[in-house]
Amino acid sequence: MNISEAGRRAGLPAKTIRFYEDIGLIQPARMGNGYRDFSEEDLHRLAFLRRARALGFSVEECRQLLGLYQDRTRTSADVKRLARQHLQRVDDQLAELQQMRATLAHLIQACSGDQSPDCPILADLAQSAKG
Amino acid sequence: MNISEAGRRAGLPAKTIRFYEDIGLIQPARMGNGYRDFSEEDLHRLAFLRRARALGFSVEECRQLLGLYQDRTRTSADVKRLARQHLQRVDDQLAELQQMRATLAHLIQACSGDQSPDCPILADLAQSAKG
DNA sequence: CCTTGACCCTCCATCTACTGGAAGGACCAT
DNA sequence: ATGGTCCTTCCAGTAGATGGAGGGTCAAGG
Repeated sequence: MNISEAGRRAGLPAKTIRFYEDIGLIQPARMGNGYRDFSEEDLHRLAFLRRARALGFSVEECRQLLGLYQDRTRTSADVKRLARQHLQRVDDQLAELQQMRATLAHLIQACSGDQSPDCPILADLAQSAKG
Repeated sequence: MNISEAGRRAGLPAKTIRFYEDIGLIQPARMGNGYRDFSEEDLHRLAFLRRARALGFSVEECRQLLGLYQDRTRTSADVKRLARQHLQRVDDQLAELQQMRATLAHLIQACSGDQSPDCPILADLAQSAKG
């Protein structure tokens, strides 16, 4: 199977698949003419990668997850630990974004948004320069 | 004032301040020996930048915000529009992260985390490869 | 006068996870 | 033979810094 078909079936752009090969996440075979030749196994890994990335795992975590997936001696504890670490990071990001959102929403609400130059948003940004 | 003092007062690393100069966000004067010489105005801008960045505005948006701040003919509507755009992006990111979080938490909760190799997290990641 | 240490400078490389594009080969239909 | 659509590799660029090499500057101490 060539790269565009593999991309279509795995839900990934061809560019991304080549990149994943570059960094060693997959090793598709090659046809006589040098074209990549994707097996069902390759497709499986690609779809696994797509889904793990969609859950926000980093590429290195995806590499570990693929390793665990392939490793018959893994324990679910190993996987759970990785997932918990990631969840913690997601929660940290959420907390930061929510804090940003609250401040932004507050400032926007306070801003009249009219033709006057007076703006509490700019005032707030500048204020910290003084405080 | 030299760069480390400016950094201390503005709450930014010296590296970041040099970077901001590189991309034209500030133009500190130079002393005879080539050292940067920061004015109160420079400090003001740096602190403004730090705070705008902390609210998640991109560097280009920060450039626009600084421009508006300096522009006496601005309207608060201009600023509010920028802030609203940014809030929308923050909300989009929040929605995505919350979706990730829900899925992750669900999978983690379903995983026994023991010595067995059976793991619903890996199963879920692999499943999409089949579905 | 010399050295030591703490600054400062510029320039280049690195990070994440791709994405875009150039230059050229392969293949199929007309 | 020619056009169009695939494929290949390699290089550059994105955002926003951050780390480090290699070297200049300056004040204090001996």
